[in-house]
Amino acid sequence: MAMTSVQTSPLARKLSAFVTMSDVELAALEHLHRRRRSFVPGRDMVHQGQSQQAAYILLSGWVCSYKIQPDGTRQIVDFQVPGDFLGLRSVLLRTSDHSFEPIVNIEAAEVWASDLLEAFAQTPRLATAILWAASRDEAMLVEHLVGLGRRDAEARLAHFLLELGSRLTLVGMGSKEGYDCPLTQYQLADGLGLSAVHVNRVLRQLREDGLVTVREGHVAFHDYGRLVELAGFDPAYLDETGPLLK
Amino acid sequence: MAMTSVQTSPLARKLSAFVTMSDVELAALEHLHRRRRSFVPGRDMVHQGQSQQAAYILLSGWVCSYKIQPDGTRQIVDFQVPGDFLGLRSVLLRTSDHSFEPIVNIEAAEVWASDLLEAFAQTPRLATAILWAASRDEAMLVEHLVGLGRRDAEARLAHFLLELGSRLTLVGMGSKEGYDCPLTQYQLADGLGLSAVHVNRVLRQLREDGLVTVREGHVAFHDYGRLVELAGFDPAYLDETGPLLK
DNA sequence: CGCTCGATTGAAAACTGTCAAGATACGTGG
DNA sequence: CCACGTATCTTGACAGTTTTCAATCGAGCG
Repeated sequence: MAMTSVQTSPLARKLSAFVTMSDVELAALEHLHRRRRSFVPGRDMVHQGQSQQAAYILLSGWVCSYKIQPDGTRQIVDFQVPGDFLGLRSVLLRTSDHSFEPIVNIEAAEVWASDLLEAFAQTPRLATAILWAASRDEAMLVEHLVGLGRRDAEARLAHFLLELGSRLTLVGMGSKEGYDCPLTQYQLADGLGLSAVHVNRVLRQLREDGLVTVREGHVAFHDYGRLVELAGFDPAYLDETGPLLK
Repeated sequence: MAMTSVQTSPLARKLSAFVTMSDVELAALEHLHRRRRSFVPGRDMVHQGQSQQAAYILLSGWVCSYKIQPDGTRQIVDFQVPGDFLGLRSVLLRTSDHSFEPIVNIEAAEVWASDLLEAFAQTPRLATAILWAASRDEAMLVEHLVGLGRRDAEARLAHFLLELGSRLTLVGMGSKEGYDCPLTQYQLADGLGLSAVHVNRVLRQLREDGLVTVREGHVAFHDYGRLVELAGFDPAYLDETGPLLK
């Protein structure tokens, strides 16, 4: 995945889908990408409770953020895909309450608090765009919470697969046909508040109903409309119009 | 940490517990309280999807924020108690994805985007303090999500009652003995992702185990320590040290 | 008084988790 | 090249949790 011109970072692509970005703002955004880092699965990028020095912009690969409970069970709070920020809030406010773990090999841009403050001072519209993206992330968090509280396993899984599809489509990595997805059923289970065994059963159900197939790292939608209906998927929370940039 | 000159609002009290607030900052904060409003239960303050013109600082009474699903079920995302902000993000970013409904008669201060921007410009430390409080709110949201995903009904209810107690204690409305709480079992159910019937059963269980009694608008802790253990309640996410105020 | 709302309880049904056992794929060491 | 171990996926049977349905009870209110 070569990064040749200014417009190609996933984050730039995502932000451009919602707010108009001038060349100056795009250049400032690319400048934030200057410190490249690699991480491998199996070791946390940021550990729970550890106060964080840097945020990251995910360029390629998948990450999950999670919390471990006293009894050892794990709840994945969110998955990050290319174009997503990691630890944005914590780097600005010096708080951290969960861990980040790479799911596959990842490439990321390290961003320091001083980088952000500088970029925000020089290009306020970029600041607004990034904060707006953070607000959208929180809307997804709320939707995730609603799913855990009020959707049964089938609708929850369907909703999750649809939302992930929308997010990936925004950065050119998915469509209404499907997308590549490296998540194991154990990781799905930890994200959806289910057991891995039940995730497997529900996936089979969805497949046998001709709705969606999840297999060998690929999600294939077979009947997008019917899946949307089953999930009660209303993408309004993803489609918010951008902030008023004065 | 006593406040002498300036009238103390619940929000001032809460912020003062975490960051040092000068008289100037306290005065600016109180100035944000100048537009008093009242609301009554039964009608939303802000309706789902409606773009919002104002935020509110809750002065007295309880509010819940919730989302209604296509199938009609409701998930309460959070409860607000005195000293909490309502719609802070939406007023700054013109987005809104859920509804706010008063649970009892409430008093609130209406805050316009221009008020906030003005206050932030004049007293940056106040801005940081408020944004830090918002970050703490999001940590609670995450903890709520973890509870829905990975705690059974008993631990979930116990955790909820404990967290609420901590929040109320911060504004002088609760202690380790208990607190007044106007929530019905139906509202608890919608917040905890349970049925009202099951909430009732679990409350009985907790009461018969000598842990906590919830009755007639009052929560009484009988064995705080054992309840903490049952809930797996680790208040670290509430006790974050304040932001570094440079 | 009749009405609604909230709390309460019982019984049955539905959903989801746990346990156990295979199956498949992959990488590593022999 | 094969044997083996590990990780993931898969399935069945059973247990446990939670929901749903139904009914009762008490308090507040027009």
